[in-house]
Amino acid sequence: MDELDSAIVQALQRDARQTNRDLARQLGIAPSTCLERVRLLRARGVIRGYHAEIDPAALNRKVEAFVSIRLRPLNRDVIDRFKAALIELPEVIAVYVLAGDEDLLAHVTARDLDHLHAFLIDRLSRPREVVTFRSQIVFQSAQKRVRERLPGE
Amino acid sequence: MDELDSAIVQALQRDARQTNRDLARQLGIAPSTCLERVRLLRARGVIRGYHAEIDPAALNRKVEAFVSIRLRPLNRDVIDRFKAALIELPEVIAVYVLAGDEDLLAHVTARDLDHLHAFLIDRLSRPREVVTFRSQIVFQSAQKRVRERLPGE
DNA sequence: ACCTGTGCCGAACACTGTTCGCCATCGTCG
DNA sequence: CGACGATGGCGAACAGTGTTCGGCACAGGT
Repeated sequence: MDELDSAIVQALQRDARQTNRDLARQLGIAPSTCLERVRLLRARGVIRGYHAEIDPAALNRKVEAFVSIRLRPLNRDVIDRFKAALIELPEVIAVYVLAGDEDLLAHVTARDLDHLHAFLIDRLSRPREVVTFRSQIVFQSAQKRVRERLPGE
Repeated sequence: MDELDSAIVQALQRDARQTNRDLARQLGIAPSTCLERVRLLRARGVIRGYHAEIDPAALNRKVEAFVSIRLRPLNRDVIDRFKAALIELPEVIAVYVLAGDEDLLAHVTARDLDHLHAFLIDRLSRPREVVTFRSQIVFQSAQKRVRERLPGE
């Protein structure tokens, strides 16, 4: 994982569909070299995949929220089961198991407020393991597409 | 945005680097047709870009956390400025402006716990606008790479 | 000085992206 | 009801691309 690898990783985070030749040109190396590097990065698991980023509105998702959930009893089985069940729901785009007063955090997108409300009532009010949940609507957001490498030592 | 477009969008979320011909074959249409569809989806802004997914460990990020922040005075200027400042920091991968008791939610990744601690103290304890912040370490996470289209009406 | 391994390069070839003209389909309007 | 324009899909063709492979330079070890 030298400087060249980092540069490749950064470039592919910005645009995963650029041609191997463009990538090579931009880094000042031969296409064959570049290809081999990229293949190794994939094989090593550094590059996990390539994904298209889609406008949420085009997927009919205009409302975004974070839902903090408190589970009881808090054992491994309940956590794993509930996490797996949540991530399967179409409205849920991410689930985090946390340290702190709340146990789970679900990142949710819904069609509108009514849909979000229905989701909360149907999916979180019913299960007995959920003792409390708290929803925070997202007004604005800013995401980073390309993450640099943090200085190691 | 018909069924075919949805299928294209889904396939490209799964793997953004598959060849246009494979994509076309998989959908049962001609490569030229497929290409035109994809171009229109990009032009319409449905497809926003293609990004490589990178293993956080390879970027030296072993600790992940959500930090809830309370700002005062809570006016547009303070929010915009602070949000913009946060997203510029290398440790911050996303910032959300929320409705609820907390105003901002920052998604953070750090090298280790010490690094996270330093980040919190240096970046959040100092500014006067921050009246409170609360950190929640992430133990586990599950993300969805491909989001389906929610039924519209 | 001599290996040996590693990583990069450039040529070669099959395959791909991309363009373009043609055709079928469908809705519109005379 | 028929003519017609618009729309969208198709397949052939060509430039450009991914991918392989043999060779080469350089470094470290013996």
